[in-house]
Amino acid sequence: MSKTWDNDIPIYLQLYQQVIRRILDGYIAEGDSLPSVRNVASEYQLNPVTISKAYQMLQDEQIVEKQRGKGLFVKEGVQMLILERERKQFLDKEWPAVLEQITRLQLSAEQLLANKSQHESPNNQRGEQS
Amino acid sequence: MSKTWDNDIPIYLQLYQQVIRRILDGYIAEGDSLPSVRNVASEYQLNPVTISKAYQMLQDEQIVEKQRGKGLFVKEGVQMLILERERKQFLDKEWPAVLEQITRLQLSAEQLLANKSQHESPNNQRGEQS
DNA sequence: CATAGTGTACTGGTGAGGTATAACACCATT
DNA sequence: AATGGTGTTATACCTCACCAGTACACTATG
Repeated sequence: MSKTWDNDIPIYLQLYQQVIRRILDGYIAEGDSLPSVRNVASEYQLNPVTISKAYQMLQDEQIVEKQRGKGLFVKEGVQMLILERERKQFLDKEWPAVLEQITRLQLSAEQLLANKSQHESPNNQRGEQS
Repeated sequence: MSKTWDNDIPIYLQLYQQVIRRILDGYIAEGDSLPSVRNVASEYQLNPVTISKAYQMLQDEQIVEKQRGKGLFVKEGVQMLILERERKQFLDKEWPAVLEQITRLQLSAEQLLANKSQHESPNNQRGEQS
């Protein structure tokens, strides 16, 4: 998917964000394992250490836990925690900046919502009931 | 006035963006001169070259032109050009990403845009004082 | 000419990000 | 025990963006 990288952002950060997004969107469920460092490395032509750096962040944040010799697994109850955290981050930091830019550019709400193309992502990819 | 810098973005880019914003907001009018590299450098405790790098971008983009020995001057008709350019950039790149994040976080764009009452910025702030 | 004001070219240091390689500790499977 | 799968650590190295310090070319004004 993200075969192409944004040169302005470190790869290990993009990997981290990608996992976060996939958990939020339900593509990776709680209890699932993450693809192994070496798999990702060979798939994207990267150094294993780069992936490990991203995975280390996920462990530091208690999103994922290591089972020795088996791999990394998404912890239970994490999807909601991430959702709350990302919401706070977004509302406190990103949205105010966006709003400032919107008023600076004199854009209207109608204009912005007009062609709101729907990439409705599946928040429950596994038919389980929330 | 000590300005605080975002450590994640190069200073010269922040300077560049600041000039852009000030032109858009009307704090710098067309025909005005930019503060000299050394002035900005001493005000913000930076190296003149850093400011020069930002100013170089503005010249490359035809926003500003150099008059030898005098300084840099904002070109005529530039405010509207920048407005159009920034609008296009925002609508094509930034807003779709924001929208995607909003739906991912299960927030309502309509609701977010509804309470955008408090951030009106002055779009023509020339030096009229009483 | 002298002086002070413009912007900027050159050189070099520092540190982040990424690569390359190897080795380690642990577990599962055979 | 042997093998091969996890993630991790350590070391060294490379590249490049960022930025500082100096020096230069130019112009305006005495």
